[in-house]
Amino acid sequence: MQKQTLLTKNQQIIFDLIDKSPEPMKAYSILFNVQKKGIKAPLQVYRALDKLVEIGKIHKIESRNAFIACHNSSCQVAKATAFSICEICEKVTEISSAGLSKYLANFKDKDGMKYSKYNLEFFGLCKKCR
Amino acid sequence: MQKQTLLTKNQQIIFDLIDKSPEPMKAYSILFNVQKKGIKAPLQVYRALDKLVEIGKIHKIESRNAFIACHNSSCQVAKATAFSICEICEKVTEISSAGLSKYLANFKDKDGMKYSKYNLEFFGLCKKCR
DNA sequence: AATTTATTGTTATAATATAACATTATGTAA
DNA sequence: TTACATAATGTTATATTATAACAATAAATT
Ligand SMILES: [Zn+2]
Ligand SMILES: [Zn+2]
Ligand SMILES: [Zn+2]
Ligand SMILES: [Zn+2]
Repeated sequence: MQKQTLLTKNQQIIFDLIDKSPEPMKAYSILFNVQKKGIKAPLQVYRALDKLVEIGKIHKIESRNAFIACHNSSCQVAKATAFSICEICEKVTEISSAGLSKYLANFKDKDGMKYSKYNLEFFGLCKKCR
Repeated sequence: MQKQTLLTKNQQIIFDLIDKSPEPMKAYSILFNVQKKGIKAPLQVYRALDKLVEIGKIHKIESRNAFIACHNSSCQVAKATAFSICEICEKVTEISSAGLSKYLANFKDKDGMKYSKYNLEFFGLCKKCR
C-alpha cells in the first residue's frame, strides 16, 4: 500500500473545515460542525485529527488544545513547528522563519539527546491588541 | 498584601510531591497521592497547580498535561521555558541554555508581534533509549 | 475591629480524549 | 480474481483533564 496522499472522506471533511477557519478549532467544535455531514462521534473526529497531524496537514496548538491548518505550503515541517499566540484575541499564526528553524534544528543540549521534533509557542499581544 | 513568597499549605504539599518526583506528574495522579493529606478534590489540586505555575515553582509540560518542578534555581524564567522530552521513556528535562534563551527572547517575527512568553518542547530519544 | 483579598472546601458538571469491538473499504500479492 | 493484509469507519461506553458556582475560613490592610 502506497503512502497515503489523498485524504479519506472524513479526513477531507474535517480538513476543509479547519482550513476555512480563521482561528484554531477545538475537537468538539469540529464535531458539532460536521454532524450534518454524518460524522457523529468524537472518535471519528479524533481519528481524522490524528492522521491530519501525522501527515502535516494540520498542527495542534498544545497550549490551547486546538487545531489549525498548515500554511507552509503543505508543511514539510510537521516536526518543526512554531506559532505566535495572542493572549487577548487568541489569534494564532504559524511562524515560518528559516533562521529560527535552522537554529532550533541545530540546537544541541548538554545531555546528548537526539531530537527529531520540536514545537515552539510564543505568547504575547498582536498588533491589533497592543 | 505583599507578593506571596511562602507557599500555602496545599501549595506546599503539592509542590513537595512534584519536586520529589523523578518524572512529570499529572493532576489526577497528584490528587491520588495527596488524598491522605486531606486534599480531596480536583479543584484543590488545580488551584495549587495554577498558582505554582504562576510563580514559577513548577512548569506545565503542555504536550503531556503534566507538571514538573523548576530546577533553574527557583526559575526566573517561568515565561521562557524549554524542555526535552524522550518519546520512549517520557523523561523530561528542563533545558537551561543561555544561548537558546537569548536567541528566543530576541526573536522577532514578521507581524510585529510583541512576545512576553514562550514555551519550547523538543522531542526525541534520550541517551538511554537511543 | 472592620474591610478587603486570598485561600480553602465542596458538589456538580464541562471539556477533552481513548478503549474496545464490529464492520467496511482499499491495497497487495498469489 | 480470490485470498490476504492493512487502513478507515461506525458505534457505544468510558476515561481523563479541567472548570463553574457558591459557601466558609484565613490572612493582610486600614
Ligand atoms: Zn506547518
Ligand atoms: Zn490579538
Ligand atoms: Zn524553570
Ligand atoms: Zn528515554
